[in-house]
Amino acid sequence: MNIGEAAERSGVSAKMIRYYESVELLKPAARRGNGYRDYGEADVSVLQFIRRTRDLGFSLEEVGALLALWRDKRPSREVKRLAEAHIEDLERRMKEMRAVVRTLRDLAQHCRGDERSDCPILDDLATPRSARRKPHQ
Amino acid sequence: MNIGEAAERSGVSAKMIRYYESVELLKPAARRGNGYRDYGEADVSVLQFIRRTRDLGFSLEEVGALLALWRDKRPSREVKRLAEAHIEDLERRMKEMRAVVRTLRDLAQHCRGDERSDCPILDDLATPRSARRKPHQ
DNA sequence: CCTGCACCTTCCCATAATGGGAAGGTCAAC
DNA sequence: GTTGACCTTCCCATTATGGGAAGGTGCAGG
Repeated sequence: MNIGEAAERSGVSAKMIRYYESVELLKPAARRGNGYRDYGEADVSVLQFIRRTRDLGFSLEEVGALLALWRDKRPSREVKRLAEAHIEDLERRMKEMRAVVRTLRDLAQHCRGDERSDCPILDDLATPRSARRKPHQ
Repeated sequence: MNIGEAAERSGVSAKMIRYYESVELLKPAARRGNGYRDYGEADVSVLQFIRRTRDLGFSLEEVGALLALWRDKRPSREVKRLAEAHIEDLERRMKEMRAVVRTLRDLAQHCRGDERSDCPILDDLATPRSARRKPHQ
């Protein structure tokens, strides 16, 4: 099948399929007489694999590693370790985001949100509250 | 003061200070006889403002908007709205990440994580469980 | 047979924010 | 006067993706 159909069936854009090939995440596709790339069912599976791991937030480098594990039938320990490392990474980032949300809520709480211009959010941003002493000297 | 000191005092690298100037987030710095940029206390405050808003995850474009609100003494309503929109954005992203974590945990649970190569994670990635019917035909 | 349209090819450019590094000017201390 | 720590500008790389140009291909309808 042509790249367009492979793209539609896998959910990976044709542009990205070519890109993945160029960075050697995929082996060079078979070519037909006219130079068009030619894909089969197995290729669509690989593309779906890539799409799904990308959706789960793995970087292309990590996707490459997972793909290698898949192809080489390596011990499942490695796969599980990668998945768990990724979970930990996500949890660490969520923790940071929660802290940011707390800070923003805190700042927003002290801002009237009306027509007047005095909003402590902005002054706090230039000089964090914790670092300020005797604001009016 | 030179750019190096302004960088150290604000926590924004010299490289980034020049970049912010180049994209017009900052007004062109004053120059001394030798061509060196020259900064004062007010500039350091602005840089700290930028650093802090960046730390809170605002894009440079949003930082520019907040900076304009700060400088122009605009109604605090606008500031509060920006902060709240950002909170909602963070919460939406955290929700997505939580869903991904759930999926990964689910996948990892069915993987023995030992020396053997059969790990359903990888097969699920190529053909999501929900889309699979009668695996062995 | 020609035309149009949809598809394919490669190549270049842009994005967001940051860092690395080269080539060259400046300043201060010794 | 040399050394070393600054500063300047300019170019390049990163990550993953899309946009678009210029040109070839394939098929359907007139």
